[in-house]
Amino acid sequence: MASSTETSIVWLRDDLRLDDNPALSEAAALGMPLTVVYILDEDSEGVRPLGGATKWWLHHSLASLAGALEAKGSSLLLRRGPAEEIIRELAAETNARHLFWNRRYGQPERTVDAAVKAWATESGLQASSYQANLLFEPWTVRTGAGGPYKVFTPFWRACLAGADIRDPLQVPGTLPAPPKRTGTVQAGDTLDGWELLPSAPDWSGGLAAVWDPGEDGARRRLEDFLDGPAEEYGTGRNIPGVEGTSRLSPHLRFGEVSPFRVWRQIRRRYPNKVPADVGIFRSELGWREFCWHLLYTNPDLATRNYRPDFDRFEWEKPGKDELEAWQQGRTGYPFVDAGMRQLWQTGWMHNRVRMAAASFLVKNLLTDWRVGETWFWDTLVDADAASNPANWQWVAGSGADASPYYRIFNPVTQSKKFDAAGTYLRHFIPELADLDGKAIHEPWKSGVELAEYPRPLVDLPESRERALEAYQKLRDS
DNA sequence: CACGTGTTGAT
DNA sequence: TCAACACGT
Repeated sequence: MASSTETSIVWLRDDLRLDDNPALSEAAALGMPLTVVYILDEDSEGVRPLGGATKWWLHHSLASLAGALEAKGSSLLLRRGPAEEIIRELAAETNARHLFWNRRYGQPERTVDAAVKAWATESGLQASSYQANLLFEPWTVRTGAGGPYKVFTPFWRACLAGADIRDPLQVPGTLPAPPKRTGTVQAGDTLDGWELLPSAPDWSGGLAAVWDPGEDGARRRLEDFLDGPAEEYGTGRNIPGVEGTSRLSPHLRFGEVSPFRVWRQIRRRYPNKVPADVGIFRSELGWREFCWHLLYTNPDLATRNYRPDFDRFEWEKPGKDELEAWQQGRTGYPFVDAGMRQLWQTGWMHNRVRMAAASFLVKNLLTDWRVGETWFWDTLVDADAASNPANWQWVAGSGADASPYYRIFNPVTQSKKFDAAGTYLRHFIPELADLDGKAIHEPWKSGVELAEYPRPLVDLPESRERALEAYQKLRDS
């Protein structure tokens, strides 16, 4: 027998925040006893399981969210399993009449949400969904011909031309308490019981040293960035040895900060004219939107070439040693290796270095981009279902608005150009600490015998030629 | 956002 | 003589 009091449910997913959370605000305004639930769904068809680094992040983000909800008189219920089934059970337990969530844009998730909505409608529950995590929902941005965009610049221009970006909502003052625990209302899981944190070994020390998952950490990052490097973003973002980027990516990935909030904070600071460098940062938000636009129209973006002609591309099967050298940062090219070690240690890699490290795997080692995408999915704290595959395909040349095939990043040139003094290299490759600013980019030329640092895995001009031939062959066929 | 080649123009 | 730039792949 269910409790007779009518209640409502907010189902949180990739929107782990109280600020600018339309589903939560609407539910709070209703005033009914409110269950706030997060479901760890590893069972619904097609939902991509989290990687190791995102599991670590999720644990801490949920802990932070639970604390914030409790401070407002609410709490966070944790459940695990196929989401549709869990919601149905929970609705029955709590005698729920209303169901709220913020929309998702991946195909498997949308299928789940549609099924829940259909069931709710049949069962006399009111299900309401909201736009919260993208400034422009994918189906609202269309070319003149009515199709999806394939190139970023016109996509973003079209977005901004019709820009109607709402103001973010405030954090609700108080939240309704959850329904009283009666015989019908089951307890939730414990966060520790989900075992999202690594143990044996616990490799998360480097992540904890750099990151502060949760809404407070996200807000601080945003303010620090806007107070600090934002106005020099155009140049600063290219220098991996300094903090020139926002580092908001994992916070946006988990919805700890809303893109509407980011947009609003920029407008507040620059009510008249947004400086060019801040505009560049804003266009990076645009790339996030574009990636979701691409995933929405190409649900299998992570497994299939966006450009089908690439299905004929002849990738090399990577040798175990080669692949491990790349993964562990032992290719012999310091710029690539520093990046791969930064990724392993901190769960994040500077974007400039991501491009170089990805290009090295795909072009110099001729490895299928999916191999790299999978590695990043497991190791990045910002691993995003849209951005990760879209950007790997961009590097490989198989994607939308892709890097031209003849653009093969030269890790030595990149290194000399963007880390001239070797600050970044020295930080992540202690073996090279004694080499001077010039020698550090090409340690094999230094004449110093480095017992701890490998010689180059492949010759750059030779592997470059090999890649150009493979790409040329695809063009000709 | 690569690189080779060719052109230009400052020194 | 050579850095800066334009151009094509």
